[in-house]
Amino acid sequence: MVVTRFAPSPTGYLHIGGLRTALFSWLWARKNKGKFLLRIEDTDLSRNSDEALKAILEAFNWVGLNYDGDVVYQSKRFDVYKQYIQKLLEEGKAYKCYMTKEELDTLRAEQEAKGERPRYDGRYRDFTGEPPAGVEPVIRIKAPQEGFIEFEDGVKGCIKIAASEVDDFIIARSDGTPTYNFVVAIDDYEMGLTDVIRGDDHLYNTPKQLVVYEALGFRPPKFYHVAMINNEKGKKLSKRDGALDVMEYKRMGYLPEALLNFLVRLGWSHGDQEIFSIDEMLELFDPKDINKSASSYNLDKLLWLNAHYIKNSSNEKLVELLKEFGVNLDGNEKADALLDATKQRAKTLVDLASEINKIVQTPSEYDPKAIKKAFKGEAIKNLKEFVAMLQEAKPESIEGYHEVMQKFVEAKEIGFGKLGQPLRVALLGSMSGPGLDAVMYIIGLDEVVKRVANIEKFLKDS
RNA sequence: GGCCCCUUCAUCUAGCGGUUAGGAUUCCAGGUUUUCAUCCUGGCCACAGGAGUUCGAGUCUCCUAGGGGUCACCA
Repeated sequence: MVVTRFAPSPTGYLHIGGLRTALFSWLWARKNKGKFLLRIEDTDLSRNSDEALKAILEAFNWVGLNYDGDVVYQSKRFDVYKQYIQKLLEEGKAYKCYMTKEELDTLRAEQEAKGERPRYDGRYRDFTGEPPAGVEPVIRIKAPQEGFIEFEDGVKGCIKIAASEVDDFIIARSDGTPTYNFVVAIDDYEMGLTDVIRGDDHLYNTPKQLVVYEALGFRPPKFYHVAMINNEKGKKLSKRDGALDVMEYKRMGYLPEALLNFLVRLGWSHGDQEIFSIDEMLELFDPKDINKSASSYNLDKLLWLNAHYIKNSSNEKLVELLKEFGVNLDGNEKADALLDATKQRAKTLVDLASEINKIVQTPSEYDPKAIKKAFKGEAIKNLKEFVAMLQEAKPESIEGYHEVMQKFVEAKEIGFGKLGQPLRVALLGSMSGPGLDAVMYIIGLDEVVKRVANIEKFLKDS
């Protein structure tokens, strides 16, 4: 049984780095019919926020990551941690340290002045004397003093860190609350974690957690440390270049499947394949294939994927999604034609909504360049004759409109552009857009007549 | 600074001792289209540098450089 987890601290929203490790963990658990657990690391009582958890769950819900069982809150497990601390104290594997914060600071300053690595000097490790008065002690765990702490990382391979790099770190603050590396080890054990997939900013926490595993006689899980995602310049991701709230991507018109597809390919691949459905990810994902090196966030590729998924979405689905973007096509009998004509050209749902509006709404202004280019010579006369022909024919399908256009240019012995350009400007206000046969079918004959009349008036007035 | 990790086109990546170093995004050109977009075809572009090992190295070893992470009574 594979058990994985996502364990954020509730200090902010979920960003794409977190979402990627969550995705990897989720995929690995689901692929193996195992469990994906959610734990909130809120041992620092001063920095908690309910909002953050809500934001994370909202994001999970949007992209479709589901977790098993109840959310575990570390802040509700202090009793458990206390018992373990007591146990370690009794067994002599942890000890009280009466050094004050101030003393620690001066020690560190001295060490740094000497060019040494700041490090607790172990002065209370074997202390048996009379403790100084008025000092609430912290509890420190006894870390090995010589040799190496080694573990096999599923991504990076064998990691070997000298014991001298790991000091007797604090497992309980002077107010009695337990600290991060201690509770993580306990929870990962008690929750039955088999595989811990997390960002490689945690790589250096692993030896500390292994010290806890060792002291408690727990068997550690398999660790996978995945490299960071950098921005497009290869620097640390910040809010301006992608470390946004995942929900911000929803607002920008991205589809969750596009975002997930984008993220799964950051640091992981399967041959030359670029497009992965969730089912394919589940079939193919394996954390052993995760890359060692950091990857840069590439907006163009996300956009390309998003366009791909929009193009391949059913119209029914798009109708639902578009509601969030101010376009309601419910009950619109031209909805299919409208979406067929526009979904090929949108990179985001925001684009799609504006493409639709551009067709549906009567143009209120015209691109001056387009006017100048399209309305030369016989253009307006042709347009009026064409409209007359339409009124005669009363087409009722895209093909019908197309036939009329065809007949018109043949009869007049002109190129398609001679009709298309002015007609396009009249109908859409600019030189670009979907096929005019589809546009005319969507807006209907009356609206075509109206828009042609509008531009005729506009030209006369100017 | 100490320690640890990383390094193939601009970007995401394939490669697991013998390849014209492949794919994708971007960009460019051509085709398709009434236009733009889509789509199709083609093109540009990479093994950080240096020593080894080897008949042969992007692939193994070492060094250098560059990048990142981490050094809390934060998580």
